[in-house]
Amino acid sequence: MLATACRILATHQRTRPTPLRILPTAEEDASATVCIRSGTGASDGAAPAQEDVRRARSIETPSPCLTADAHVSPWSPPPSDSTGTTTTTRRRRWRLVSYNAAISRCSRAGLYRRALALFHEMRGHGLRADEYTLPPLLNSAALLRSPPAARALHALLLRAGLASHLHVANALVDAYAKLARPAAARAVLDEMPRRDVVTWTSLLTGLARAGDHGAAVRVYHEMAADGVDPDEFAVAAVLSSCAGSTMLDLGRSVHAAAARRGFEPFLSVGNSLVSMYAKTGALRDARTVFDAMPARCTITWTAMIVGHAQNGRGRQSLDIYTDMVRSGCRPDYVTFIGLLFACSHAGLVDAGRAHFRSMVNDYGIAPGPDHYACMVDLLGRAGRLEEAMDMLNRSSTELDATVWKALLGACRVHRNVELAERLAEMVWRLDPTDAVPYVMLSNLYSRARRWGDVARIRALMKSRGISKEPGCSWVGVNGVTHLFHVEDHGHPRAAEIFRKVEEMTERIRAEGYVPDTDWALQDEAPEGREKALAYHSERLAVAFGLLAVPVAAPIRVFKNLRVCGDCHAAIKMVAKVYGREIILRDANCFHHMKDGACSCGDYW
DNA sequence: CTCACATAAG
Repeated sequence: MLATACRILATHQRTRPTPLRILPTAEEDASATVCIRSGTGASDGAAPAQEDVRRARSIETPSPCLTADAHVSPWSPPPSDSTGTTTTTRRRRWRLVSYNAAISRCSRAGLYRRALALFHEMRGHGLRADEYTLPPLLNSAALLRSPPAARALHALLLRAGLASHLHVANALVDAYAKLARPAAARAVLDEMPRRDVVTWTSLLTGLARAGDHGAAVRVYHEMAADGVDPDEFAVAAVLSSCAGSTMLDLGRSVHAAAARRGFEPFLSVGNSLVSMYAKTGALRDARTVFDAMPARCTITWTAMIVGHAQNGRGRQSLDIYTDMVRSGCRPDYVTFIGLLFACSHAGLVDAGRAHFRSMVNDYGIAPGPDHYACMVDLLGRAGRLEEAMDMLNRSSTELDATVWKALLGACRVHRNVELAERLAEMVWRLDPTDAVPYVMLSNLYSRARRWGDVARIRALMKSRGISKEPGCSWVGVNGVTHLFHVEDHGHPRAAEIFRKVEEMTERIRAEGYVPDTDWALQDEAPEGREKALAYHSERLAVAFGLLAVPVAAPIRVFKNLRVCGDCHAAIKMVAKVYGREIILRDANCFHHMKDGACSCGDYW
């Protein structure tokens, strides 16, 4: 504990941040004030917290219970002893509890600045934080996205000797996890004398948030080794990471264990199961779980809508949405992202426009950049670039890079180089380190055979120190993940795999496959380009799948980037020639390939 | 009066 303590204190000493003075925003003050029931005057020094307690409380539970249970509430005057006098220490105790309650209410109501300001005020009255004060404060600091505030509270709790309280330490782990500082969360956890399921779950979600789903899954196993049993929270969290790391087999085993422990009826567990199965391409299992759920919520329905859309079942997504509304469940902001995404992937332009309007008119949801990005994607794919631009021009929402990137994607379909160049400039201005515009531009130039421009973009990327995520594909066999890069000879069975790729190429050529060298990005001679295509990572993974996956089972291949068009055509044909079902999930959606056809309808 | 979960395109 000491090492971390010294470091934190030293940092705090050196930088002397004053983050605890973060004041409530005007809106927070307004929303708090609106809720005050009567025109009681400002609280005096004797009962400083009462007004804030009342505010915070009334925010969450607007009216009647406030007066109804006032006589039993902890902020009523402290009970007097037999002689009718109240000791100073008892009064201080009541004021501390009142402040704690107020801080907790504010934190829960989303008034994070207010919570921190109350703490500041409380200290002004000579009251010290205890083990009840700190967790909601840490939570507020984390949700305000303020690492300095979190570090200051960390320093404070060390000085106050509160670090050994399990709840306080858990809140600290969670705060670092929420702030996407998994290493700091881990350091705190490692120094704790004992950990419970909350500690581990906090770290696990922190890793998941940072995108390290493999590490999250390892933490789940570590928890078991530490002698801590998972509960429904931990199960829901780890299932999400199983989905994130495409570990379907592990997801199934967690499902089985959760069922044995009786966690299946929990809404969050059902929701994460539906999502996990859908995201790993096992739609049938997602449906089975969904049908068996005792209750469903917006998240459940949204997971189903998105899952079907990702698996190329956009029309079914719309049917599910109809059922959702019919069941009385209200769609939210995220539901509409999924719904518009479904329309976009199924090419349902009219339905997409209608749902966009319905979102605003029927549900009063203001469209965000996310919705605009989906609409741009939808209109762009359908060749309505002009309409997409019109829509953006008319919008009053502040648009961000996601929208410009969606438009860039539309340019990819329509090969509109000039517009793409302008958009790339806009994205660069917002985030110079984003590799997406470079890759998009390079692909566009490449398809236009403008090799000079391709080289220029590559040089630009290099000079700016930006690297594109290398493409890779993997396939799971008997619980082991086999990973491949382009022209990768690193696998123990590489020779066999490359022979299989050559066999694949020969057999599909016999069926009429012609390589589409436009997809090759290097400005090489045609033969070289063809060769590079033939050994893309997805083809190596498929070849290995043909060798290692039992004939009756589908071959499930995952790719971190979007599948290349030539590989898409080739693998479709491989599925037909070899009589196999191949499920290829790329960065964008699933491709269920069978009998020479793909669930995406060649539209992705 | 305190801590952990599930849905999101590119």
